[in-house]
Amino acid sequence: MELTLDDIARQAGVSRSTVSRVVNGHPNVREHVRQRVLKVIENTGYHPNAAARTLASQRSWMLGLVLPRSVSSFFADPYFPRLTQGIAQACNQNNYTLALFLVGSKEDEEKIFPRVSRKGLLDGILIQSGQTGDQLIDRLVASSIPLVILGRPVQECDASYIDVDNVTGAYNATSHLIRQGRQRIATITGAPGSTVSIDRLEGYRKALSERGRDVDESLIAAGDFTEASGYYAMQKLLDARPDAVFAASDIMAIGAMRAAREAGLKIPDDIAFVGYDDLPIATMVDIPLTTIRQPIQRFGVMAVEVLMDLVENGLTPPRRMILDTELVVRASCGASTADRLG
Amino acid sequence: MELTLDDIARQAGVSRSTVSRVVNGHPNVREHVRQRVLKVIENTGYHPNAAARTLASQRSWMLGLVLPRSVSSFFADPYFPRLTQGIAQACNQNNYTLALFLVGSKEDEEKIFPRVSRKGLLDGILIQSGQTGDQLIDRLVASSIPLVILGRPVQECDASYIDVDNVTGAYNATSHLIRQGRQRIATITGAPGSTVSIDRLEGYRKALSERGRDVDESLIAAGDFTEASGYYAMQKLLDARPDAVFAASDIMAIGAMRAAREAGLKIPDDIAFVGYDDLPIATMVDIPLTTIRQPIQRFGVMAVEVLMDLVENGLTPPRRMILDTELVVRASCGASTADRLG
DNA sequence: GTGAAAGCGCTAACAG
DNA sequence: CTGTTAGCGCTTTCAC
Repeated sequence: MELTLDDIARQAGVSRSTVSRVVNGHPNVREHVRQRVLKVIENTGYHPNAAARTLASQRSWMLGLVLPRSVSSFFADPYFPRLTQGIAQACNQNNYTLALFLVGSKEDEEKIFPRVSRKGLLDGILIQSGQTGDQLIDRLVASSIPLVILGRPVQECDASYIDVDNVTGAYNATSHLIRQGRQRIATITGAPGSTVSIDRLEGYRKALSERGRDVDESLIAAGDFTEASGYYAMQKLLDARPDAVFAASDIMAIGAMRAAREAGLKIPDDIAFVGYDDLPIATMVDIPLTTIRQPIQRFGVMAVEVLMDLVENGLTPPRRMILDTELVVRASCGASTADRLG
Repeated sequence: MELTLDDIARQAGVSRSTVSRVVNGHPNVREHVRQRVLKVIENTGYHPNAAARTLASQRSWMLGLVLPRSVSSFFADPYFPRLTQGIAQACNQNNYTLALFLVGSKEDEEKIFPRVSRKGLLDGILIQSGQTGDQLIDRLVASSIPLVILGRPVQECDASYIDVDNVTGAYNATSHLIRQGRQRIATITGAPGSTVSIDRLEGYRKALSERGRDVDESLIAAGDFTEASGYYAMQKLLDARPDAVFAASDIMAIGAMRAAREAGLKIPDDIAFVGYDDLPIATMVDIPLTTIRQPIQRFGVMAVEVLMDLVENGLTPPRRMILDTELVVRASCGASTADRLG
């Protein structure tokens, strides 16, 4: 059978408590006793039982990452894998284990809720902000488990969240196109109902308005963050004859460029493009993509840190954190890098 | 504080055992008693404590997915996100929770090992087969926890694993190019040292040999499954003047096509391409990619099922499972779909 | 410093 | 069918 604390205690000739102290790095153990115990532990390859430890200490050292149904097309956009990676890394660093919950359907949601809200499994939860109508997030907020929402939640609430400054990012992207002298700047939005989309559209509108330009609604097309949606949105926009497009994600920008190319347009001469994310793929396409860089991995790391703070120091006040973005100029918008300062 | 079994028992006027039976769906509870208990549970929103349950039953209902260092460039290739998704889905379906371990560095490996091998956390482990030199996998095989290796392990061992038939897949890809009348068929391999790469290269060689063709070593270039590596490998291959390329992954094929295009080659007239994976991106590029479809999601699902079998029925004999692939003909190899039958 | 003892909340024989 | 009784393996007072 498996080794227990008692086995180690017996072999080291001390009590169970002492072994526990050694294992958990408590002070108040004489050095030579500590050494003796450590030796036995090493020789035997003992590892404390996780469940027993969790039960006794009421801490599981496990965090949950929940990705709701609405983002479950999900791994279509490399954004989420990268985010997941950042989170996983941060968990590791801090000795937490990461549990991954991909909600694929309504039934999944029902199955997952008790699991994540159940005591004794998770110390805290990271949940991706979704679209209007995502129940899960509200239910989780209602239960009093430490929770950090990834992205501004749709429902205004007093939960903690972390976000990037999407309005400013989109504002900068659009302003850049204006500075390039583009006259008919279109935009392809993300999935309607998500705060990311809403905020990026707002930034787009704001940039135009501030320069005294009317916003032409025929230059706004809805996508859903997939490549295909960018492609189709672009096809629709073609009638409105845009000379520039701000797409709310790199992947959509790439789809849109594909459609533009097929329509015989030259990039960036006939039409310029700016994306959002700065994923690796942005540099790998034929015409490298100008884009808004957001610190995806860092976002994950910060999220974990905020959550750890919540776990360790209580839920109030809710924490808020907004990260900045950065305009990265490449060939797709027809600007040389020097223009970036302009 | 949190509700316990005793609270429910008291409120329902029964013993703790009865509540436990109801919660776990055991028979031997009179129907009206069951109803009464269920009502109390619903009213109170009671959820059993996971740690306590695990401790008492020696089952955590949690599986671990370990992705070793060597595949940790990892989320660069959409293969892994899709695999993860399949696994997560299957876990959900079967009421398991999935813990994700991304090993980013040697230190990560040290931190992760005790966590995954510790009793009471995981019922079983899925671990991606890596390259020669991955210690983790050997250490895990040595510990006696239920384990399924994803992909044929580098070290021959008596562990259970699941794989796709890479030799046959690559053989079919190459044979197809031969049938198209291509004379100088090159290949871009995956990361050397991984069994996937080895097997796909073997399939390539086998197809050529069987047709009595010599294998020209200057037509073999090494990649590492990234887009960039496909691009550079293609640049090196250019000197050898290939008229076809079999790339060991779609992503590398896309990188290779980019390099070919930049070199002024026409696809598929001057040079044909076949990839491997059939990721969504294969259809989204300008010239849709002929490729070997492997059932990635299904692979994940099967892996979970094999692991569950191991968890429930013991480790011996080791389970083995090999999945088939399918040639998908698109424009990049210059064949019409009809040729597929040829 | 160290050990004894009392749980953490649940499952699973075993009686009845 | 239902309740009683032992634990599961660890943490954590509280004495000594």
